[in-house]
Amino acid sequence: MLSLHQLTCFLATYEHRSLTRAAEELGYAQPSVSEQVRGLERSLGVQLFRRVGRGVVPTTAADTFRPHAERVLAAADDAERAVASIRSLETGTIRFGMFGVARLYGGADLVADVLARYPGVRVELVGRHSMDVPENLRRGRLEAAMIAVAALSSEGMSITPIARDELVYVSADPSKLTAPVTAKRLAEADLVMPESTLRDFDSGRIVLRRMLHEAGYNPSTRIEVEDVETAIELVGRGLADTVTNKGAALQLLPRLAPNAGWVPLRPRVYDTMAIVHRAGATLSPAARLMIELATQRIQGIIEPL
Amino acid sequence: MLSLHQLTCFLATYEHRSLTRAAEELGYAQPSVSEQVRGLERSLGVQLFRRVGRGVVPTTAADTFRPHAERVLAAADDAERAVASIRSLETGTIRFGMFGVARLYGGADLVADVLARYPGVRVELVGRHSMDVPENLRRGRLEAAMIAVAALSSEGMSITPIARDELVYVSADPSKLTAPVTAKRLAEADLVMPESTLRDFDSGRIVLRRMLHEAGYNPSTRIEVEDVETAIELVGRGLADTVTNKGAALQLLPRLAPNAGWVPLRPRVYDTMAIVHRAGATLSPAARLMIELATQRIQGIIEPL
DNA sequence: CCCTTGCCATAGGTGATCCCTAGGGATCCC
DNA sequence: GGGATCCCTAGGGATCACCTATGGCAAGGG
Repeated sequence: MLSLHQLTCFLATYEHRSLTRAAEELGYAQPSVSEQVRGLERSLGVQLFRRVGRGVVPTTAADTFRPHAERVLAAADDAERAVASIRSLETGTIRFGMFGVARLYGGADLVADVLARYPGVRVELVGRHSMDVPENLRRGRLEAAMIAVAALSSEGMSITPIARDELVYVSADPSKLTAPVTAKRLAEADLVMPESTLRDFDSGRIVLRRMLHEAGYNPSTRIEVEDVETAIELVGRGLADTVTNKGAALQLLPRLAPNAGWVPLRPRVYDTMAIVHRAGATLSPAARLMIELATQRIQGIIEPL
Repeated sequence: MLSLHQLTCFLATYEHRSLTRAAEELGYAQPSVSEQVRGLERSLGVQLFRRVGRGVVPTTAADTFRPHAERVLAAADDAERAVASIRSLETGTIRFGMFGVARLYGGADLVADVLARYPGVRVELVGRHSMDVPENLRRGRLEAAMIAVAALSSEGMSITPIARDELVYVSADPSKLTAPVTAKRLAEADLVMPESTLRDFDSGRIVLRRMLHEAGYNPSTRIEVEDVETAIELVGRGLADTVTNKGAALQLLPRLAPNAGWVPLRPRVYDTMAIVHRAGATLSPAARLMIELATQRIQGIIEPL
């Protein structure tokens, strides 16, 4: 079996026309280099040097082999350098999950933050257009993600809360926005709610359901839609009201439902934004970077914990 | 230290998304592949796979690393193939020494012979335009050579005679060609002789001197020139006579001295053509090929031994 | 011509590495 | 929950890489 070490020894020997000087250059004893070269000759089935009195003389086989050997070592060097530049975040791809409302907080600005600090990297925000962040997390295809969680524990997952996001009542009807909304009024309202694919993780509805239950009501939604934006748009058209994260409301209302407004719930209800990754995993520098930047952004928008 | 073995294991694992299947493909036990991959990760300082329950998942670092790893292995493969094709004489350079008059017998035709049998090889006939074949042989820069030798033993050299070449007297004066030339007449003649740089090996003059000494004469040459061709040309112009190998005379006279002819010496004197290489060396296939073909050619021209 | 010097090969020993088998823990599917 | 799958760890044997010490051979200088 060919080895890079053999090639290194071969090239040093070829250049110096001497095993002794090659060994000096490489920092080995002379017999070690001799052994490597002999092993290479054996595995190639060709004599590379004629041992002649003082010094060694490359054969034509060695002449032919040398450029190939150099190419192999150059390629190996390249490979190592490529990885080194990943390690120092000079290049490579950073993939990070942002699911549910979290994705509203980590848009183009977050990507821009990363690119500003590390111009060479590619960034993928998984979850922006795909619904399977938790699945990817669980299966290990994604290293870490930021999501809104209801329960602060989930099997095999390490969940680090970083901010809380109040849930608010959103309506296009100003008369409904005069006072905080109680559980009673909430239960009576016509609501449009986004349906999140993964119940275990997305928390808005779980938290809300708990609040209603505690007050003796059952949640009833009139409309189910895929994502928050659609819900907000429907509110803007006056077709229903909704409950959503305050951060999302602040961000989406001006754009999607300028005529709508919001009031807090009574009692106040909070959603928790958290960093989630597999328990026990040590995170890569890339993941740590994304977590740090995403956390900064989120905590700038909503209430830090 | 990076190793090709690690890269092989990495790629198999990457493709199968499984250490077990990679091990199967490579014919190892699973822990062995696992160890190689772990070693690679350690030496690169980067995690390449996330171990997640069943199976392993490549990280983005692995995605980046993979094409580089493939290039390294491809280059290594190339290198091995290049050598294999040398070994089977499909390609590579064959370098062979032909010194003194021997070079007259191994010209374009010999090269053509080799190229016909092995279209991919390069051929170098050292000595055609350089005078240091014996030096190169002694220093090991040349593996083998065909030369005309006087003594059949030389320190550290293995000398295999393959043919004998009669020395003949060459003149443009027909009156001198009526009978074999004796030592007496030789000693009286105006001779032009090629001066070979290496006396130990080139034999024509040594043999000749011995013949004269035995008859009680001293050799005296009127003109010394560098090579045989020049000597023959001078004979053609009638400026002197010469003594040279019969093979050389047959080959050169029609071209360089059409008006000249030759007669044998009396007693007859022979030069010996031989294959020379370092004693105790095992010859490469390329060298053996050259020896075989050169021998065939020579024995077709002059008298085999 | 011998003697020194330079260089490669061999010998023998030590620690690391390669690769195995056996068994434990996690996950997935039924 | 139980079986199957797949990874990891542990531990042991063979091999390999590297060392120092030494011998042989060629080159070069008194």
